[in-house]
Amino acid sequence: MFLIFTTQTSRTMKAKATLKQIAKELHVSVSTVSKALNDSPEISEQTKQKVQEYAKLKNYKPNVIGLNLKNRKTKTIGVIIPNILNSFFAKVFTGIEKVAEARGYNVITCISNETLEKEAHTLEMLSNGTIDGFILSISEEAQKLQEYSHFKDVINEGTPIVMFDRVCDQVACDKVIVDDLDSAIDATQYLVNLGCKNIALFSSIDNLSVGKLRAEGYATCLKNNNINVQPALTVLTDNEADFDAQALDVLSNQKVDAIFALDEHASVSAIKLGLKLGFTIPENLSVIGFADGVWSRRLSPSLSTVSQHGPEIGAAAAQLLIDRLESKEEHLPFVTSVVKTELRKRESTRKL
Amino acid sequence: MFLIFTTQTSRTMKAKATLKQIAKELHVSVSTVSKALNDSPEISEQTKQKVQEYAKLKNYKPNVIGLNLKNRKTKTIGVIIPNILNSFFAKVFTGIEKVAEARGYNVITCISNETLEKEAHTLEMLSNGTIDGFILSISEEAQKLQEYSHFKDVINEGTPIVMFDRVCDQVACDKVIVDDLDSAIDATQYLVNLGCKNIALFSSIDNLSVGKLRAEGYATCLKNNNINVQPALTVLTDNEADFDAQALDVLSNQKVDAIFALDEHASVSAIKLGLKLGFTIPENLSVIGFADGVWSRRLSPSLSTVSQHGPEIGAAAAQLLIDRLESKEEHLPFVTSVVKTELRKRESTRKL
DNA sequence: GTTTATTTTGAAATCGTTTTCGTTACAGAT
DNA sequence: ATCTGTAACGAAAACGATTTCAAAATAAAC
Repeated sequence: MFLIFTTQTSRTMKAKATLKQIAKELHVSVSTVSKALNDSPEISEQTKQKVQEYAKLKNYKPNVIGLNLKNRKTKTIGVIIPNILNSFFAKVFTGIEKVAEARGYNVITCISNETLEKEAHTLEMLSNGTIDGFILSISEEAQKLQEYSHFKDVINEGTPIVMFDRVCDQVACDKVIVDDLDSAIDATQYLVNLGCKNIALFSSIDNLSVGKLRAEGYATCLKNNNINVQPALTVLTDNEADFDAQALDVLSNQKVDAIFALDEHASVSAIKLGLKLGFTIPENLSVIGFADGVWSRRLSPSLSTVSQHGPEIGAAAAQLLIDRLESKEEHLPFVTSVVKTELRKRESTRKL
Repeated sequence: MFLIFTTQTSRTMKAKATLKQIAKELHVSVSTVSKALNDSPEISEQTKQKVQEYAKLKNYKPNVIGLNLKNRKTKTIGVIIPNILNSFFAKVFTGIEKVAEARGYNVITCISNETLEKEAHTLEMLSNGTIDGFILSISEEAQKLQEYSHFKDVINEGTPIVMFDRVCDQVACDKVIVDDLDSAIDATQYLVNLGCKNIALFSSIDNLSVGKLRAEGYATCLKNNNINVQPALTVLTDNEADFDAQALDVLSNQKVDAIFALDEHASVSAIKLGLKLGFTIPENLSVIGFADGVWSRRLSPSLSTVSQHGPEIGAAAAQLLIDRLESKEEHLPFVTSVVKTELRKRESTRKL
């Protein structure tokens, strides 16, 4: 699959400077060096200068592991993401990384691949001093099995967790969520206001908490408007293959004038199938989808979306975690932060 | 922007078990506990059992920081990515993460945001014991300024680096690249073989090493076929705004029967502009683009791409780095690994 | 019952840092 | 010359683990 060719060799390995070495060279004690470098007042200006200059010369950088051991913390956050190829999670990640960087924290990232095993394994591997706390979104498998004990264990050991997007009531911790229910209600209402009478519901994530909430919002809105929920117009699956078949069926055989899609795949399929089956968008078919990422703009017609502000979610989660980590207060109450969504009107919906 | 409401409180903070604590409880020495837990033969079966059971009861997990300090390594890789929202990098990351996980390494991820400052800062922050080695792709700014000394410094301190995709000759280290030149030649040749005579070149990444290589491949191929490179058909910019204007100009005013696009943005624009200007794809306009990510399949028509095998690149980089980290050999020669691309023929090109 | 092997256990060093608490030296006061 | 106070520095403990080597306990041999 790939060929390898070698080039020049090397490896200098200049022994890294430590307090001990500097101390020996300068004929002072380790403590003096440490204090001098930390600008302690109990060291004379003379020796401070001498030590600091020598340290700079030798490019001394305090070994973080020694520090970590002493401080019993690492200024590192563990992030567990179900799938980094999902642009929503990638966006959230940028928010986490930005805040972490700004507040002097590193980010260890793991991908759970939507599996419970990898998720639990990661929690286990990192909750032994490697990281100070977690930010995560629950894997599909854990949500399906309703298996949350691994989270509780970690929290009981004293490692705080902040959950985002896919959260669960069973675990007491800080959370950052989108108001999925209200967002779905608002989006559906927008379609109703456009005059749509037969609004289809497309979901390929009916296994996820967020998927269920969005579907609930759809139903609630229709009820608010005295419209009956037509089962024949709803596609609720937990995988893309089933979804494609059912969606094709609904669009071919039912009278539909709008589609509310609950995830990326459903959104794209809605537009592609709609066009293929001869609908003109948005004139006789309006589409709104939950989506993130540049491609909703790149679709033709571009997709009107419920945008979830991924970076803000990540930033809020990181702030929440770091605030807790740095708080003196042991028993800080748990907080659930709600980040508002925004309805981005593009070409797949008519103007009101 | 978001509202916060509080819920129940908690924090148990069960003191974490250490060797010392276990030793005291069991009236043995710390060394005995350590050996017992590591199944050393110099400990009697009796005490082993006793210690191991008690450790399990107390849910003892060895503190990694203590271990790190002793071993002078962390089994952690630092990854610096210019932009995680770029799906190519996201794919590479999955490859890195997978191999790292399999070989027992953690991954600290930072986003350089294409800036030299963040890149250098990250190298500086992590090369003090936090990580054992780096995997990175050079930021746009560093490539533009040809500023590579921060890499050399880190390597001289003894921290190995593996570069991928955007590499530079000036730094001696392991590298994983795509054969950009050959891939571009092959892709262009495919268009020539289709009978295309006026092949446009679209690039919005002419500031990057990989962009230049691809453009070179285009020119080389045309020369091989005794076709003149027409400057009027080439759009070479380093930003998307300039690109859009020039691309529109070329497609409006020149005779074009094919487009070879060197990056995601150029690829999408090629198709959108082509359709808008009345071309039919692929009948009288063929498009091939360097691209990754699901959306090339989702475009209509779907885009024929030069696919770069992101996960394989990441996996190769991680293998290279970990092999070096775990090698006894100090002066391992540097390796450049080339991952082959693949021409994925979809709807934007005619059949041969 | 003493010596010699053999099995078990423990004390101490080590990794790199910070920090507390002494110790030394020297100034000024008496 | 003695005392006191302060400035400057150093020894040692601590963080949590592993590991070497010595010591203790037990078993075997004579």
